[in-house]
Order: sequence, then structure tokens, then C-alpha cells
Amino acid sequence: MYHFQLLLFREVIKPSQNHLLLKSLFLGGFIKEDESLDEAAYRILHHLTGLKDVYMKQSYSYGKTDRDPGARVISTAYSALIKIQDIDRELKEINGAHWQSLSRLPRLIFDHREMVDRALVELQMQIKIKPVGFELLPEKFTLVQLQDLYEAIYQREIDKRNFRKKILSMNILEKLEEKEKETSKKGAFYYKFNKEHYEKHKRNGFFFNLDVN
Amino acid sequence: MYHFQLLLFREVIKPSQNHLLLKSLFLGGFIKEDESLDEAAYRILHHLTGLKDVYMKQSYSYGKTDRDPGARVISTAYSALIKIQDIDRELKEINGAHWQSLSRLPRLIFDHREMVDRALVELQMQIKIKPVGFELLPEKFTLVQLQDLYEAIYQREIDKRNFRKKILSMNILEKLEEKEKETSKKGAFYYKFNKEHYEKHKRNGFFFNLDVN
DNA sequence: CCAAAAGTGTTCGAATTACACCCATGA
DNA sequence: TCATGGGTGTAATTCGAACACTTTTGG
Repeated sequence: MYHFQLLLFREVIKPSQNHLLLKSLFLGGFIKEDESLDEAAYRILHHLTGLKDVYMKQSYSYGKTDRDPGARVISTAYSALIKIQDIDRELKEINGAHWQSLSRLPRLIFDHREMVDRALVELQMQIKIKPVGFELLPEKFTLVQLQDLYEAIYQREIDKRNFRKKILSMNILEKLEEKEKETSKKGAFYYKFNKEHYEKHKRNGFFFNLDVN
Repeated sequence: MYHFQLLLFREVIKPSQNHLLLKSLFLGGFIKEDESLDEAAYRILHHLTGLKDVYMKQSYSYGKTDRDPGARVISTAYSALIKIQDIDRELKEINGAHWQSLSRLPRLIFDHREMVDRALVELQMQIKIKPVGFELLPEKFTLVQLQDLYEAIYQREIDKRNFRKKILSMNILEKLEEKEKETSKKGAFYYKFNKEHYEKHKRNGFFFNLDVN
């Protein structure tokens, strides 16, 4: 059972003039005249982390007048899911960034805590009805990894047999011959998400729904 | 079985310079320096319709650069649910406004069709897990009215017995002595939504979930 | 008295849950 | 050989779906 982590940045930009309050910050930036909201979100993520092709979704727009004491700022928040494999490879040398467990988050400035909470709730709803979980895993993953992921998101334990029964009955996973041998002597089979199968089933009225235990 | 209607306004404001494209428009306006997004949404709704205290929810922010050919505009859409009883009383004399069935919508300008579609999908998800349906009904309503509402939102028929069984078992409705006698000789008992019961149950881990048939 | 709408229970099958042991292997 | 983590089946229960008749009353 692992936990979700939030990537925090320290003073990457300063929309606020009150420096004492600035304890931690998300990725942030200002939109340009010639780019869409989505493009701006991708640009900022890519510019500050080097990450590309990640699952990213608009979350919510925050518009209280006093949310940033330094200036009137309206922020449209996006949440990105980063593949576990990409994290260390790409983010090691980013200055001032550090991962923080969601359950032991420091005090965040402004309304950033609300942003995190809302994004997490959205994720928990999304993941029940859409296979977004696979965005967080490497191409090849074991069922144990997949279950660990779901346990982290739901913040509770799931029965192994029921979880496997349900996910496998959907026929959207492809079992590989290869085994992951790092974490156990026996080894666990790799699977991969078969997007074509998923899309085909969906056209036939199939609904992804992973609500286990 | 009735249908959802969208209230359309004609040229209330003109963010576009291309008048030929302007066929219909939602309520819209610009945010002021000293108000939040929520406040602006309420102000605009109230100013243009006279309606107050309606259920209103942020939907999504639209930010494509070319979405309005006349100017760079980022729009945060809100959707409001208006009580059936309030509609005629307050909206009769609004100039240029007319109701249009959602299933026979005219061509809308810009990305407004996407806005409607997204808002409807959000509503359909919301109404399954939150008792927002009551926002659309008068204080006192019959179970038939409530069911009609759900059938309109889901766009399908629901079994009467199963619907009543489910909604009544939640213990969030209060049966009144009074009957509605307009639509039938026998008359149908009025109910009202008991918000306190709902909040109390929710604290005890109860989840509203109305997914019938 | 009858048409029209409101109201009411039961049965069946499917889906979800709970639950415990064997397997493979490297050290 | 044994400790460690991976993998598997079945029974009990709950939940959702299907289904048809009785009640009330104004005209």
C-alpha cells in the first residue's frame, strides 16, 4: 500500500507580493494571447518538468477576489497524472521540487489546499468509471501494482481475488509471458492495457466500472 | 414524460464582431475586478432574469484561442437549475428569451453546443449521486413529478415501483397530508425534501445514489 | 359506473462480498 | 527448507430488474 504524492515547487513564480506567505506552490504560470487553456497547461508542465504526453485534465477555475493577496488572479487548475516510471527519470534535477505525501501535506498557500482536495475527489470519481489508472502505470504492469494503485486512490484495502476477478472479466487487459521478478521470488506476470479492446467494448455499450469490495 | 429546455437569449451582449454568426446566445457577461467568478455568475443571472437563490454550479472553462472570432475570450460556464414553478412567473417578459427543447436545439454559435452537452452530461452524473433534482421542483412535489424529472434527465422510462421503493428507502423525503389534485381525481400526496435528514445520513456514511432500472 | 391516474409486493437472477489455502522460487 | 509474495474458487448475501393488479374519485 503506497500513498499519493503531490509535487510541490518553491517560488517558481511569484504572483503574490507577500513573500512571507509563500511557503509552497504548484506549477503555475500565465496564459498567453495565442494559446488555449489546455495548451498553456501543457506548456507550463513541459517547461518546468520536461514531461510530455501525460494525462492532463482541467479541474476547476478559482476566482475569489482575495485568493491571492498580491493581485487579482483567476486560476484554472489542471491535474496531471504522471507515470510512475517517468518520475525519477525526468524530475531528479528540478530545482526546489519535492514530493510530499498527500496524507501529510504541509500548509499550502492561498486556496491551494482546496485545489488539491477537489482534484483528488475528481480523480476518485473518474477512476471508478474510466480506466485512467493505466495512465499512472508503466506500459507493462502487474496486477499487484494495479491493485496497489487503486488502494492508494480509494485509501482502503481491496480483496485480491475480487479485484482480479472484476478487472480480468472486463477483457481489457492482455497477459504477457514476461514476469516482473524484482519484488518477489515467484515473480508476477506483466499485463498491459489493451486500448483497442476497451474502445471496442465501449462502442458495444460496455461501461468500465471498477467499484470493488 | 417531459423534456429539458434550454433558455436562449438573442444578442444580449456581443463579444463577437461577426454578427452574421450570432444566432443565439446564453446568458453571458464579463467579470468585474471586485467580484469572484461565482458572484459574477449570480450577478449576471439575476440581472438578466430576476432569478435569485437558484442552484448554480461551475461547469467548465473554455479557452480555445479562436472560439470567439471577434476577440480573445476565456469563458467559465456555469449551469443553473431553475425551479419549475419560478419559470413562468419570473421570465415571461424577458426580451428575446425563449425556451427550446434540448432535443431540438438550433445551431448554436461558437462552442456553445459543446457547453450545453458538457453541462448535460455533468448534470446526469450529478443527479445520480447528489439530490440536485429537488432544486428543480417546488418545495412540495409529488412522487410522480419527481419521477418525471428523473425520466427527463435520463431520457428513459423508469419503473414506478422500483423508483418509489428506492427513493423512499433513503428516508430523506417527508410525506405531507396534503394532496395535489390538479392532475388526477384521486390526487397524489405531496412530499418534501428533508435536507436535515439528508445531511445527517450523509455524515453517517450514507450515499445518495439513485440509479434505477 | 367507469375512466384515469395513484399506489402497492413479490419473485428471480445477477452481482457483490466474504473468506483460506496452495504455488513457485531464491536465499 | 522455509520465508515471501503471487495466485486461485466457492458459498452466502445483497441488490437490481421485471412484473400486474387494486384504490380512489370526479365526471
